[in-house]
Amino acid sequence: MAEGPTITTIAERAGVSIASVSRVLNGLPTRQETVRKVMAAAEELGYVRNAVARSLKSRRTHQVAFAMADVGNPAYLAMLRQIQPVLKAAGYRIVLHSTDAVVADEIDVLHSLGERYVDGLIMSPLRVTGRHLQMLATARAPVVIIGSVPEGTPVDNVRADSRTGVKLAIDHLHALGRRRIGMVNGPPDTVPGAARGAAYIEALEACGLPYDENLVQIGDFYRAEGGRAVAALLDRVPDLDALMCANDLIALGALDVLRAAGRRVPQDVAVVGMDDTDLAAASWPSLTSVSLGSAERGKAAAELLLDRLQHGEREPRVVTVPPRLVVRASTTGEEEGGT
Amino acid sequence: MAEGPTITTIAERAGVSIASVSRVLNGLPTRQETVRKVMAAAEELGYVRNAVARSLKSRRTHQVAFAMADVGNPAYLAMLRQIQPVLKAAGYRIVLHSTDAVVADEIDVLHSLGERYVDGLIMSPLRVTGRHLQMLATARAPVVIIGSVPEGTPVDNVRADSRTGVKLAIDHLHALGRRRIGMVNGPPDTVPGAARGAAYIEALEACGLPYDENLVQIGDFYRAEGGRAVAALLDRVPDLDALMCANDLIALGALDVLRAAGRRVPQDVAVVGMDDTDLAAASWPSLTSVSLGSAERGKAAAELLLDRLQHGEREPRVVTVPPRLVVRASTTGEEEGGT
DNA sequence: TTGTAGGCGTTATCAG
DNA sequence: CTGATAACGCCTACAA
Repeated sequence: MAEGPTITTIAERAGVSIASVSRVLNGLPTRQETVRKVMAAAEELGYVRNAVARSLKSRRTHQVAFAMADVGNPAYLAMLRQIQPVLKAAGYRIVLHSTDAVVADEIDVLHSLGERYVDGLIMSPLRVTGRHLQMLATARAPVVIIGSVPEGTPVDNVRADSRTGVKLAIDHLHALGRRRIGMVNGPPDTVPGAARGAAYIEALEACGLPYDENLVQIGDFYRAEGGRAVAALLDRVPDLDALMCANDLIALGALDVLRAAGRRVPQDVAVVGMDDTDLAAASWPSLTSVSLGSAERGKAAAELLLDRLQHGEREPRVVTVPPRLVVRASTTGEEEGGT
Repeated sequence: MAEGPTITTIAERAGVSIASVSRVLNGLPTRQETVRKVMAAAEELGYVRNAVARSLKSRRTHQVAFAMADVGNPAYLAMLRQIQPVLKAAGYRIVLHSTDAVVADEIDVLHSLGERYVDGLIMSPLRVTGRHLQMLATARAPVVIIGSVPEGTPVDNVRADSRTGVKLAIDHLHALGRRRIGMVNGPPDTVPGAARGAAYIEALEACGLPYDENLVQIGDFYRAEGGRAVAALLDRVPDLDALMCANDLIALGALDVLRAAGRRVPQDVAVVGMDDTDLAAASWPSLTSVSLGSAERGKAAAELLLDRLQHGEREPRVVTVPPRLVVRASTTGEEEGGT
């Protein structure tokens, strides 16, 4: 933990000016002799360049922030897993923010861009409020939003297509002969909550199934809350034969509660989750789940941000990642073996 | 994305000196009138203080790095989940590094402390090599290691007690009447690999069970590798009746392979994992697992680092977190219902 | 090719 | 109480 050497220290040691040291360190044309002396001094002193000073001068931090709603949700992790290598390869560090989907915290993160400790931000908000849009419009660094923002918002935008995703799931359940399909959703004031709720109604109608509002239960995007919501739903509609869950955590809660209630999955009640997280493959029974392409969305977001960082101003872009239904035992009863 | 205002901008606008602006912004005693003018100007301009310049001056970045081996392993996530709020509450941001347990990458991270972009580091290396120790001895910022380092290494150290943990598991299996207990371990040149391998032998002897090296199979700490290792082990020792797996991912791989091989869990083969991750509770059958206190270790690490950052030099500390056996269906056959 | 000097935005010292 | 002014460590004209 010794005092770190600076270019001044090196300059003294090598008997040259700090300008020469800087030049050598940055590979600018310099006399061989000088290069040798500087390198030798730097080596002996164990010099490492100071990133902070460099940032102040260059106005670039080589850091990018990623703001996730919930560190406990594997869907965000899947994004992070893809974001990480893309940014790292381009020489960026990742600063992690966990907002717990609290709007004030998200606004804080947006506001803190003004502190200029990062060159850009990838954010995945659950709600997009007026304040969000206002902050986004005046953000002091490029932002990529994973989730949907209104047209005209001056940020790059990576979207999932949960509408089609829900339709894939409902069609699948319908094809399996299910007719009383319940929906366990997260808060309707969240972007995914609203989209998935609307998509459910739409998909039912497309199948020719009647929409019964008793079949819809609002909870939250966590396992315990999901379980509670399912319990309430079962209570009200004992004869339902399938559950569309707005994410995998809710679906796990559903499995908990159904098991406790003695309902067999999928014989009595088929269950579908969303996000196709690692948990879906590990659960019992394994969970049919709609992949919304978390990994792909993370990768796309990182690439959009990099492009923006490297090429500066341009029109905002929108990338939409298509969903995919991953069928497992919770709807078909067939556990896959092997790896 | 307008040019950001600086204290100079504010000073001009308010008609005072930059020194006064700085004072007001830092809450130092100032005349009311001046305060008012400065605040008004700052408000109008949407001023946000520049973190980089502030860091250069104060030699504090208010950032802490967390270097995890594997973003895909929920055990590290559990740590992160605890580290995050502790550091955030103290005003620190988290910079995330994923090293994939590659020694060179970990050394890089240690080396990069010299760049002074963080005030400290929490690292959880799988291996601790000579180079690690060498870098730790000369690290340019406080480091907390999650994992075991030799006595005398000048860093704070949070340890799991996998020796006791393995013993808990073996005792449990022995008490259930299992006598041919296999071990699926990660690489023996890793700290946990070595510790758990030795603990297995020790625990067997403590139970009065003979040690048979055929019962030990080396793989790696991932699901697919774990599965392959189990397959090899089953091939060689068809009559084993229990598996001690060195982490939960390996155990999941074991479940995959056992299912494919038509062995019932736990009737034919009981399975125990380690780390007690979310996956253990979600898997089928749910997984008995030894909790090594990932969450507690993360919390302890964050607190040690904070203490060090706030109080400066002091003797290195060692915190050891006790293990806990979490019994589930993969050894007893009884699925818990409910949440 | 090399050195001197100014500035990136803040904080802090020291006279007024 | 306030205003110059000097750092913090680095980069980069500009001049020698």
